[in-house]
Amino acid sequence: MTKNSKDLRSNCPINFAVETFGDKWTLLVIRDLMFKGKRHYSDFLASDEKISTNILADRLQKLDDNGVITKSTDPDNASKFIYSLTEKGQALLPAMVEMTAWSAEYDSLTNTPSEFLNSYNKNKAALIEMFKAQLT
Amino acid sequence: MTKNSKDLRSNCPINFAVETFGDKWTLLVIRDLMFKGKRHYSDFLASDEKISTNILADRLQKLDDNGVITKSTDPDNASKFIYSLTEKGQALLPAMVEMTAWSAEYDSLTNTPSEFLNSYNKNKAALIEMFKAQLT
DNA sequence: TAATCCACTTGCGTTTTACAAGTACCTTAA
DNA sequence: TTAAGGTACTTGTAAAACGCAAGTGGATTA
Repeated sequence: MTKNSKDLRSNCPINFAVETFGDKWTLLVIRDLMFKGKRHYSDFLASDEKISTNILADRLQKLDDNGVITKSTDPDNASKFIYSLTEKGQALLPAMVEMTAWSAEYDSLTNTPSEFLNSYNKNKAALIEMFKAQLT
Repeated sequence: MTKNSKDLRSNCPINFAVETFGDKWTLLVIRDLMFKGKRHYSDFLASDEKISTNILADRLQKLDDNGVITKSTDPDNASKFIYSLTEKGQALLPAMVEMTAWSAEYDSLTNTPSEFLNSYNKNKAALIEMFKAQLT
């Protein structure tokens, strides 16, 4: 049961986005999948922001429920699961790129690579295509 | 004291974005300022999602603290305040447009105007410029 | 076959949120 | 001039979400 079938506070698209990833942790999980190649539960736990294990379990479940990620068993190790972005999750890439560019501009301490900003300013569409290619 | 000077969980740009607007309400206030022309406290209270007055007061204060909005007295009515997006707040427009496009694609109930999607698919940069022109 | 790894689950104290009510300042009408 | 109403909050309180630590159960490795 995905969110668009019930319980949304409104039918505004920004509200749909907020209800999907409007909290302190969900976008960080998506970031890890999208830009850092993380795939396993323990990888997400190890990120700099130190997410709690119960919160991580909850967010992975909700992202799965909402069709943003999928969970499958790791063929190399039956006791591990692999989390991946669905097409719906991958489609958040342009929004993630824009958020990154915004933060890079307004947070002086951000660690955004300079190549990112160069590429963003020179050819935004090409930058997005480059990241997209890495996801598939 | 803006957020980039203290207390951030990491220096990741996505984390900076999350710490600025990663909750259930902040993006809705930004949306109201950016796309709905809302300017007064009571306008935000009246939005479909029914924000609580204490939460609204808190979010407006935090957005002001973080330099995303400014608060000024209404020249037409000394008992009213006008809230506006700063340049930093206006710079969230591309990210907001991408989130809107994402929701419009993946939430079948979203009420995104069809002209938005047409324009987004035809010429994204022109769409953003159009909204930008409305903000100034 | 015991120890370790992995992905959680559970308990519990703290923080945040939602809802209702109240307050202080300003404006408008009598 | 004074009372009524508008505006932007603040306060109180119960419920929900969160953060941290510890525990669990199945699969893997030594």
